[in-house]
Amino acid sequence: MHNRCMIDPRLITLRVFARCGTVGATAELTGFSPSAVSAQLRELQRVLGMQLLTKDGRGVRLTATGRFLVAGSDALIAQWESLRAAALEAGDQVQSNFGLGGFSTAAAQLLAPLAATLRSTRPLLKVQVLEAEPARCFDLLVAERIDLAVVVAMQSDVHSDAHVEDDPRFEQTVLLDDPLDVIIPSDHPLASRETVTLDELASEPWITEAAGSTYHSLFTAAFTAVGATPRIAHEAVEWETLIAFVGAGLGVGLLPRLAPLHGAENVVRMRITGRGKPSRRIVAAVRRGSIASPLIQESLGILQVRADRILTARPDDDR
Amino acid sequence: MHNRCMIDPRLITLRVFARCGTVGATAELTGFSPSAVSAQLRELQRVLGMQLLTKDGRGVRLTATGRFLVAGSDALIAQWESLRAAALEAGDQVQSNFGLGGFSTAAAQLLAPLAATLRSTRPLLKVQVLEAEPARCFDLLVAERIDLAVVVAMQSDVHSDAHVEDDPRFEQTVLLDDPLDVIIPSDHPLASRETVTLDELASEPWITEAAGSTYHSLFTAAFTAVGATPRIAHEAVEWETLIAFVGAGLGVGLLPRLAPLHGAENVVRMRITGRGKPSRRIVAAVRRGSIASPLIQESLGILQVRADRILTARPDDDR
DNA sequence: ATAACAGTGCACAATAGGTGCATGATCGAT
DNA sequence: ATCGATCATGCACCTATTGTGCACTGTTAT
Repeated sequence: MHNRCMIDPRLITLRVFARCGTVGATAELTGFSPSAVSAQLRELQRVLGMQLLTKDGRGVRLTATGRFLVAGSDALIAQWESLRAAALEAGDQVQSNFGLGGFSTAAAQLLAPLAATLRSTRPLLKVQVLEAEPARCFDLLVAERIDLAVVVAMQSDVHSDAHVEDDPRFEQTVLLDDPLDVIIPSDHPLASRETVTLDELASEPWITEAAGSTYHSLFTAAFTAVGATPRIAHEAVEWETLIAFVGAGLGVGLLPRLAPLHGAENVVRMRITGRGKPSRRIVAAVRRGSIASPLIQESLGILQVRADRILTARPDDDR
Repeated sequence: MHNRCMIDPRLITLRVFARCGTVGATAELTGFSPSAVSAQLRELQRVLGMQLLTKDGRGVRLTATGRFLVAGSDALIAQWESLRAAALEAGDQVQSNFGLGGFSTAAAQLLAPLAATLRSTRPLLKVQVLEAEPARCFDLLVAERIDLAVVVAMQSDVHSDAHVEDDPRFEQTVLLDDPLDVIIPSDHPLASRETVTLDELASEPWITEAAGSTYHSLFTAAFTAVGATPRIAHEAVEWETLIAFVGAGLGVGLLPRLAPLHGAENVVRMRITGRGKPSRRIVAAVRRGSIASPLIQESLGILQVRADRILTARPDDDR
């Protein structure tokens, strides 16, 4: 992953800094120490003869020049990625390092099989998989730590101030729409049903993720679509916890189709039909320009096949 | 000069190699040792996962992929230069290192004053001047050893297979047309004249530079324009030598207006009028994209002023 | 006031990257 | 064929860039 980029790593660091705003966070994201980041940025300014940073309180801030440079660097990076992809394609050759990133379920269900496939078909390719939250995945892409990320598409909701879909730094392709199923206790009156609608569930006590998380906004969006206001009884972070809560009869919850139940007791998984059928859109994101790379193309193909298989494995899926 | 470029220096090395074809020459031009160049190129291939070179006899040759990459890198470099220039301009800041290159007379008459001016107006700017032949100047630009070169424009003659004027790697601006004067012995019948035409000189024994040199082709071009075939009696390399030859009565020669006689004995310098008036076009060349840089702009301005002053210093100039 | 936090300078350490020389391989000349 | 010249490359060694860990300063929040 590191240094296969022809762009000066210090400029990459600057870009990461532009994204997260503090030296410490930049250090964490790039894998350097804060001192190293500080030194890199100082050296960058010296070499370029530009003042890129100013002190701002106890932190530092980009100057106008710095912002300008970062903004312009998008196109530069994209052009390099494009060139590299074209050269690889033209020469029918393959890159030697490949970094993958994705959030938990994606990592397990999509990235792991992809990595396995690549490992067998391209023995000399070094694949590295990183599990990380969607937002962090984009950061890791910018930081050149990974080359491809599987994330849930931001619904360009109230929260996301910037539209990630047309970010000039990334290109995204839809892999699948992962429907959200409902998990209810086995002894619940609705447990024997084949499918259920959101309206029927509106009055149930709900278990969700903490407010502000990606899934929480998905959750509220689904219910506002049908005009209901569900009662949130409990909050969980891990799927495991949510399933356990439901199993204990504390309420019902939404679980992505991709997330496995693996033998959880006292709960049933049920399809949701009708209006406001919730789903999360899972997309693959790469740095702009790199999408033409043969390895990226092959990976996207493998992911697509895998995604389709996951969906068609449940023949009664009504998405 | 070194490493103010955000593009990986190994890619720069590859570009230089693409230009000169051998590791040794690349080493000489970049200032590295041959081992270093070899190691750099090997590392580049490893990092990119591309085979860029193949053995070819006792040397190495670019593969198709390598040529592709080099060709595409032109645009990448240009974009970086452009971005840097724009950022410098936007932030009203100046770069800290500046490399100048030019051939002998240009270096003395144009670059030296420019360097002096910059040194006084920008005390903290490190200026480095390299004297080098025009062809080498372009190489040095590619190698990022210099940022601005003053060269005689290739007349896109028979010799130059590739048109340098529209090379995607460079941008050129005309500084001045340096007329060629004739140097004749003081005791020559024509020595008392104010001006002379090429026709009148056609039958003289001529002293030129070695065949194949830039000036030699200029020389022949001038005479073919008037339909004459001058007799070449002697060849010199340095202007000093040519002047000495003429002073010794061995023949007559052409000397650029820019080249000073400084007190040479037994010779007179004389304007040439009429058809086929020979001159060499002197241009400033920079890497494409960098022309918008404020420092480049200022330098071009200074050079232009200096060039105009040189021409107008001889008020009877009839160019 | 005090604690927590952000960034930076410094001594030290690791390591990337350079040089110089020796080696192997190829071509052109005798 | 043989020899020398030319090129590239591998290796041992070295240097100097670059990263780490820690201490220190300045700033904000409690």
